[in-house]
Amino acid sequence: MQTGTICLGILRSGPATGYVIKSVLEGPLNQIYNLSFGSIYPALSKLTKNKFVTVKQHAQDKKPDKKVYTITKKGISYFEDTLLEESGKYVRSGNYGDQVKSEFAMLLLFSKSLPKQNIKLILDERILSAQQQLNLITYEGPIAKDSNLNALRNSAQGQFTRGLMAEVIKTAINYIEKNRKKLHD
Amino acid sequence: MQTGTICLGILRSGPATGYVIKSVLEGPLNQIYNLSFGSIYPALSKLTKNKFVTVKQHAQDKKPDKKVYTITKKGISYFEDTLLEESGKYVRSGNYGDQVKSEFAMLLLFSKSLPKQNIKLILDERILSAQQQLNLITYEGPIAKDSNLNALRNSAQGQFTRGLMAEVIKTAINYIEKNRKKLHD
DNA sequence: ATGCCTATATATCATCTTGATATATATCTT
DNA sequence: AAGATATATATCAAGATGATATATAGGCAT
Repeated sequence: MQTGTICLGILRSGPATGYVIKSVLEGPLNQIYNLSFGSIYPALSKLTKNKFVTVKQHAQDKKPDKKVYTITKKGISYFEDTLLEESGKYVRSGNYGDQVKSEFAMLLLFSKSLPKQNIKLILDERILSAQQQLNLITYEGPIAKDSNLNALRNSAQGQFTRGLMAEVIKTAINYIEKNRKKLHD
Repeated sequence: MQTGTICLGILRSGPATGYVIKSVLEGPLNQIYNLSFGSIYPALSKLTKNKFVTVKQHAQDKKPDKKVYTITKKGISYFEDTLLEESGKYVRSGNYGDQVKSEFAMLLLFSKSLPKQNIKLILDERILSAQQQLNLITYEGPIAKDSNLNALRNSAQGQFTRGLMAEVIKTAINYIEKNRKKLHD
């Protein structure tokens, strides 16, 4: 899925800055889809050029302008057409899968040569980190500052997706706790 | 983790071609770490230049030479030092997390505007695909052709990692089956 | 109070990665 | 006999990452 499509999908729930889009991806959508600023900002510029979004610059004394993006009717049409088209690809082929790079899993896979004490620390740290991710995903307070993107998170779709991720993370924590002795005892 | 480090970690279990390294990532390590040929081949060239691996070219009539890479002592030292160093980073900071881009999850998150019939097909297809991934991960037969990389897969570390992934996938399938009606009924 | 960290906010860029394409043959499958 | 799949490497445009730079406000610790 193109970065622009992801941005449009998030903007459909309300105007936002690039910074807030990143916050949504790092908060309630944690472990679902990562994007860096180096992808988000150019994508928003391109969407603006193509009139899929409009920009309102809020001048801030001596700080860089805050750029609030709003999706246009043209943007909504484009987003819905693209999504429908791509959902067809998902159904028909096996190519459009998820991309995963788990450095944690590779570290464990290669951990034969690591001191047992290191492995213990890594697993402890991982469980803590997973519990923090769980908090981010299940957090129900406001997203960022003055953001109306709560709608996306609280929709049936948002709850389904976040619930799925939460279950997956809980399973991973339980598995690690139950089986960790095989790696360092 | 650098692509070269991943390759060294896999080569530590036995000599392999770039093609076989990719096969391991797509088979027993499915959904753990994705890499394209465009990353693997340049990484192997760089490892060769740095003498972390040696190459034996098997001339094949009219086909491109098969290049079998073997890790050197220098490569093993470098790999173990790097892993130890990076494991420290994992323990001390929260930066070195896993990278995930789940187009499936984003599609569901944005699926409000999709026809219910499409959503049903997507979920059916996803469950099938997840079951195939489970087969790849839990498969116990030989990897690729004449490969001795079974050792990596069958080690305690390989079994732990694959078991973790298998549990996670099973949880996802169960969750989708239990909750899918919320998305298309 | 002074320093330090975190949050808000955008921009840039070298380096790496992807996904597609090209090439070539053998071996299954229909 | 045709077509798909597996084996095997290489290349490259387009896009993504991760680090860095810039700027200020607010909290909190010494």
